Amino acid sequence: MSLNPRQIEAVRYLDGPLLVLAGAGSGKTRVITHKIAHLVGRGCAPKHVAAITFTNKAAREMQERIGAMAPGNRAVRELTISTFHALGVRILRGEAAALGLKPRFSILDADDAFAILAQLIGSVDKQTIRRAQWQISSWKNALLSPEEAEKQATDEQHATLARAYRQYDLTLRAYQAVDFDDLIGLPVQLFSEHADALGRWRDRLRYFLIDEYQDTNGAQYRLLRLLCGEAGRFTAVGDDDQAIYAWRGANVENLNTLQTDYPQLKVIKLEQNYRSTGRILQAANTLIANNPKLFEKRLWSELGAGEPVQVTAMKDEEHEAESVVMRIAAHRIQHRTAYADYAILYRGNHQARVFEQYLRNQRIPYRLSGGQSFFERAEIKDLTAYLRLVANVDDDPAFIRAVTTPRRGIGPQTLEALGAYAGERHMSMFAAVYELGLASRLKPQQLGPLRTFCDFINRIGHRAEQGEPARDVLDDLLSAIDYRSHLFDSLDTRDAETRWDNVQKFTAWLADKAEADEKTLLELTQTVALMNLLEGRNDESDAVSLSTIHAAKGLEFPYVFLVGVEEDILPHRESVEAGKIDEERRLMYVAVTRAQKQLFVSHCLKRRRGKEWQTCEPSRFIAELGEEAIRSGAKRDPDDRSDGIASLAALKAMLAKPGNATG
DNA sequence: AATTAATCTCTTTTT
DNA sequence: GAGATTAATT
Repeated sequence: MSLNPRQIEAVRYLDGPLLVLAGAGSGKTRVITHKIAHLVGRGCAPKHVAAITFTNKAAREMQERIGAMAPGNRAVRELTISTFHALGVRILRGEAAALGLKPRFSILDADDAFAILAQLIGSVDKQTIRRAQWQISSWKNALLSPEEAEKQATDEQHATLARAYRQYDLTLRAYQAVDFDDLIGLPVQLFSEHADALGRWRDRLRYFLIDEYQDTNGAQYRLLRLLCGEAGRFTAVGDDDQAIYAWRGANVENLNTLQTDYPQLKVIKLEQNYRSTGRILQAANTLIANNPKLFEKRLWSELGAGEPVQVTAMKDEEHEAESVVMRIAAHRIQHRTAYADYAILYRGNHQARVFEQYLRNQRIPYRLSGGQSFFERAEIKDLTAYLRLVANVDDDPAFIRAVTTPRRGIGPQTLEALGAYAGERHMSMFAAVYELGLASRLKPQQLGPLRTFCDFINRIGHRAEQGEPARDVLDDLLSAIDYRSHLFDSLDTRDAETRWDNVQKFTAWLADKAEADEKTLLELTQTVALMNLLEGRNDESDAVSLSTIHAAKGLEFPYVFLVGVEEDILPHRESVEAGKIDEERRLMYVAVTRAQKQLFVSHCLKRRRGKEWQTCEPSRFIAELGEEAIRSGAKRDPDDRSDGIASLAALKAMLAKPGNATG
């Protein structure tokens, strides 16, 4: 497919900073990939071009698309196509010394950070710790140091949190570890303080393309500004109407800031939509017109008017689920479509349950978005704890996890004594094990296993350093700790088997990756915390998608069922109370614009809340879709769930025919 | 009083 | 279906 004039303009414009306002489905990824090709074609070396995304998935997809554009071109590998965080890791790895960090620092995930804070605060109340964690993250996103946060504190509670922030950062530094926010914040700090480092990176990365620009937070924007320099060698692509991540620090204002900081900024709008039919876009436009606008934008399409948006009132959640599932089953047969052509979108994860139930009943295959990531599974975290420790023996959280899993006669008593000793001397637990003074605090039967363990880790580390193949080192590590037996001893057979399976998948993946990227195991360990293994999980199987609206951003489906569109859900009650209707409306907008051919909106009249039934109001957003684009099913008898099918009985009969509902 | 069983309530999520 | 809170049971 060729580019339209606006897209061509965006691709070719290189005279200065450029902001591309790319409406939903307007081909923004195409612009980015073509622009990369254009830059290289114009003589810019691939190693000087950087495309920045928010998720690994987006980075991978971009890589694939560029690879497809220039098959067999080795130079593609020299491009920097990575997430903000992965870029941060690369910068920090190279410049760690300037920040008093060793190059093999560890990256802590949210759980590690939570555990550290819990210990620091000494509280057991999860809510409190989560709030503290959230606050610290916001401070880091705003590039506020603990000292500055403490100075700005207006009340005692804030001051306490700021002190916790300081303690937390000190702890991280002691562990030679950073958290996710540091991956952005520390490079900013580095570049602000060390002009030479900044110069090196500016020389290295000379043009930036930023995807989903509306999702950047303060720190990310600062990092970009530093790297892009005064001249503004970048193309930022984004859509203010699709900003749905303010709650985790994203700042749509960054779109405005861009205009202030770069007065020479050129703005190009992409308004032709290649995804949806006219009525869907009309509904989306009408809806979003209710929001205050940063930039005026109106999507249009050449795909014809299409079917009206169908709005249906349902009796309750079960009816909604049954109706949606039935309609999908019937629609698929009538239109000879695939299950993968359908998506059910909802506001909150818990809403998926009823639909899962009915889909299973009907033996309809489905794919559930989200869920816990591969790396959050206990068995994977066990293994990465070992790897982290091997790469950085000062990583106390990794030490504690590894030394206690599998159990090897080292329990809380021993660890407490060890931790106290290490704390007094400002050293890591691992280092403390080899201190002579420790012997007086521990019994020989406590010290023995510790020494054995640390010797073991050192040996593995030595081998990994020598560049032994990752596969060999991993296999030996696993058999030495007898992890398989650990799983089978502590779990029932079925569970143990799947977990062992996961471990093997993980090691195989690591080994492959090490080989493909020509990296040692230790180098790989550096970035493992940022990756998710879903990379390889290109589910080819035909299945209905179940997804939160958030997780569906960037995706598209021929037929979309948007469910539970009620007040207190979408918009969510807490957002209404906080006066954050605009973001909820954008969320609705994102949901509507996922649909290519037809959109089905439904809301329940009643919902079970514990014992009693609660009546539900249809969402204000339904009315905001406008009259014209909608066909309402509300007039019908609410007991009739057939919705366009002659009767429920006929539908069931149709589905009962053999060979239709395959599982 | 402490432990277990029943009960209810769920923002959104990546790195 | 988890995780927290409350009721029930020992």
